[in-house]
Amino acid sequence: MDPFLTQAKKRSAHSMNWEKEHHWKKFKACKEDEWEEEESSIEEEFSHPLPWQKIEAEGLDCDYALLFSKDEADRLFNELEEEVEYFTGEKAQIRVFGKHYSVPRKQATYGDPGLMYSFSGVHLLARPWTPTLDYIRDAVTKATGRTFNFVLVNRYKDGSDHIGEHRDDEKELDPGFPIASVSLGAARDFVFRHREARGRKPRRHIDPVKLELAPGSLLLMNQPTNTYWYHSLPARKRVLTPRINLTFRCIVSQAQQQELRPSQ
DNA sequence: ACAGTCTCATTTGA
DNA sequence: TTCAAATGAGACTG
Repeated sequence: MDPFLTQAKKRSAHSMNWEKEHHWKKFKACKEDEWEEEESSIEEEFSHPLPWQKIEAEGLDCDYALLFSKDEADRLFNELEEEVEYFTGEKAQIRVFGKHYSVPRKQATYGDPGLMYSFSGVHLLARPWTPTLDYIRDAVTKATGRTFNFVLVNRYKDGSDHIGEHRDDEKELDPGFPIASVSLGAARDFVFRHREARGRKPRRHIDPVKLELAPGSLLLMNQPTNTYWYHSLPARKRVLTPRINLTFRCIVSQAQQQELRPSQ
């Protein structure tokens, strides 16, 4: 019998195991003694400030909180399963190192009319907001004070679906905005790696930052996180159920990009 | 031994 | 000019 599983919370048990196994410093998304209190306060309303947890490292600045109760996260997940239409065919393909691949997940984009988001040779036009996506966007606005105009939906059908290391450093992203990541469905591990700690001969040794993204959680990636840190959602074969991730962004038009560009 | 995980190489075109 | 939202190979590990 795994001694960790006798703990009250399986989730924190998993955290401790993982840290022990890999000898890596791992951020604990929820401290055991704070967990019960958080869950019950979230249950009511987010009219009062959320219990944010700061995640910090050199050049990394994130905030993590539980935005939705377990029940509401469940409800929202089911609604999105009905509402969201994912891309198929060539819109579900990207180009990496000159080769085409189908993405190992499903993707959709929603937002204000006309907004477009591009990466790795794929160009995705925003569909109009659905009721549930608009509701979640509203909850994110109340929690952050920012109104996002676009969301990228990633659906991971099970632990074999994943996303590789990358940065969200596209030109069209407003640098003044954080990226707000909402998780629903299965909990999944999430990993940050510093750009100077990658490759054959890393210039520096910087520990990765790992966390588990719980259903109903909100992760804010603030500047300059996406300049220095790559992130990924690695495959986890033991995960058998789907996860939906919503990354809210602020996209600026071509004209606005001109304005933001340092003039000479 | 084996299955899951991790790290590195890839080398074209945006 | 830089460097990659992908996979696959080889190493590690419990």
